[in-house]
Amino acid sequence: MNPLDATRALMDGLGSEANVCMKCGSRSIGLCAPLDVAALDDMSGESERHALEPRDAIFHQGDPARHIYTLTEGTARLTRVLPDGRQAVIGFRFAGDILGFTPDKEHAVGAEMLTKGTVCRLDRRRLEHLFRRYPVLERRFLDLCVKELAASQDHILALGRFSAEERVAGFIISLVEAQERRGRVGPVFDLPATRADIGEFLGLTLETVSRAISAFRKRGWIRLHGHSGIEITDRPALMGLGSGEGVHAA
Amino acid sequence: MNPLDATRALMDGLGSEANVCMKCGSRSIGLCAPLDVAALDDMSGESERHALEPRDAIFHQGDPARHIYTLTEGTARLTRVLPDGRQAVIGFRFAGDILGFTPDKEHAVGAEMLTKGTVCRLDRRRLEHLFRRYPVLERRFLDLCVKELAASQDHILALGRFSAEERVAGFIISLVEAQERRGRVGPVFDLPATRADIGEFLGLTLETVSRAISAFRKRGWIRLHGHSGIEITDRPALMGLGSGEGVHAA
DNA sequence: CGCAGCGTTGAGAGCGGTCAAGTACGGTGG
DNA sequence: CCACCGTACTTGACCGCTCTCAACGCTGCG
Repeated sequence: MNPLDATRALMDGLGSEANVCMKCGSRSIGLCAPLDVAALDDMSGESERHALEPRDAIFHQGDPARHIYTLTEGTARLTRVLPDGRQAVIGFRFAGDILGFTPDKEHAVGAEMLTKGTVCRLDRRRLEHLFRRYPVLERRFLDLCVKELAASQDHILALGRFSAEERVAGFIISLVEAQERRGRVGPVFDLPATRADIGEFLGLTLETVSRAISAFRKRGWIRLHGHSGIEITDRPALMGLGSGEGVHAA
Repeated sequence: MNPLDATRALMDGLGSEANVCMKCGSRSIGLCAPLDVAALDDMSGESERHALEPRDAIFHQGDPARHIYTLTEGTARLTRVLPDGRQAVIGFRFAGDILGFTPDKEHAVGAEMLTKGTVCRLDRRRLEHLFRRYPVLERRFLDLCVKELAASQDHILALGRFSAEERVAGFIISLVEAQERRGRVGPVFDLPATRADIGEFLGLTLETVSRAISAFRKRGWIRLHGHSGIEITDRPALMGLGSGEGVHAA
C-alpha cells in the first residue's frame, strides 16, 4: 500500500464499496456488499435512521458502545481527547462508512458531524445476532478492520516523518480521491473540514495548514473557490509532495 | 482506554493472554486462548519453527503475505519505509504476539528481530482452513484487530500532540507495563530497542530521545544500568508526563 | 448593512533537528 | 585479566520549521 493510501483509507473508514441499504435508502455500506437480499432485509429492518445537524455528536468518547452506525449522508470526524483537553482528529468519515464498531464496552473515540447528514443506527446485540446468522459478515468486518489498521499505520508514518506541507498535500490528494471513489467528478472538490479540523488531523496548527494551502495556491497547484471548494490544477506536484518522494528520492 | 494504553497495546500487538502452543513450546499466543486441545493440535501440527538472530528479517515490506507468524521468543520491530528511504517503526512485538496477519496479498510492513528469538510460521491457507473449522478463531482475530486499531489511534494522538519528553515518558511506561504483563518483576527492566529505534517509533531523532532520557535521569526519575537496563525510580512522575496530563490539566 | 466565524498573514520565540565531537559500554583476542 | 575496537550513547552549538500571539480580511447569513 502506498503511503498516500494512508489518509486515503483512513478517510474511507470501514466500508467503501457502493450498495443500497433498504431502509436508509441512500447509497450505502460496503458492509452489506456480500449479503443477499434476505440478510439486507434483516439488517435494515432492525436499524433506525437519525437526521443530524453540523456539530451534532453521533456518540461521545466514553459512551457505552451499545450501537454501531452507518453514515448514510454527510461527513463526520472521529476525535480522541486527552485528560488535559488536548484533542486530535483521528479520521474523517463519509457517506457509506461505518462508525462506532468496537468489541469494547465503551467508545474509545467520539464522532461528530461536520455537515448535515443522517446515520443508520443498529443495536450491537442485533449485530452479534447477524454475525451468527451470516458468518460472512463477520469476515467482512475483519477485512475492513485490517484495512483500516494499515491506513492508521500509514498515518502514523506521515505524522512521524512528514513535514507540514507534505502532510497537507497528502491530505488534499486523499480527500480528492475519496470523493472520486464516491462518484464525484468535476474539477472542484469539497473541503468539508475547517483548517482547525485539518490541523488536528495532521498534528499541525490551523495557521500552519493555512500557510501550506496558501503556498500551494501561490505555486499554481490549486485554486480555491470560497471556503469549501478546492480545485486541483497540478495534481502530479501535489502527489509528489504528499506521497513521500522527498528530496532524497531513491 | 487511557492514552497510555496507546503504546501499551501497540506493544502487545495481537495477542496478550498467556497460553502454551504445543509445538512452539514456549509461553504463547493469545490467539489460541479460546481453542480447545484438538484445535491447538491442528494449529501447532501445521506450523514450522524458525530461530532468528538480531537484525534478521522475519518478512519484508512488499513480500507476498503467504504466512502468519507467532513470535515465541525475543523482540521484533515492525517498520514501514517510504519511497525516498525515510523509515518509521510502526510498533514493537514481544514473545506471544502475532506478526504478519493481513487479508492483502502483500505485507504492508516489514518485521525484523531486535534480539535473538524464534518464530512459529503458519501457512495462510491453513489459517483460512482453521477459520472455517473453528469460527471462534476468526472472532478472536477480529477482537484483537480492533484492539490494535485503538492502540494505533492512541499512537496517532501521541505523535500529533505530545512533546518529545511526553512521548519518551509514555514509551518507557508502556515498555515497563508490557514486561510486567509478561511476568517480569524486579526493579530493572529491559530496553530492547536502541535510541534510534525508539526515535523512529516516536517520530523523533535518536539525539532527542537520548536528551529526554538524560533529563529523566537528572531529575531522578530513572536510573540506567548499562545500555539496555532501565530502573524506574519515580513512576508517578513518568506516568504523569507520559499520559497526557499536560500543564493545562483539567 | 453588520455581525460572527473562518481564513490569511506577519513577527518573534522555542522545540526539536542537524552536524560534530567526545564518551561509555560490551564483546573479542591476547 | 587487560587492551583493543566497534557500536551505541551523550553532549554541545547552531539552525530552521512550526507554534504562538496578534491583527486584519473575507464570506455568508440574518
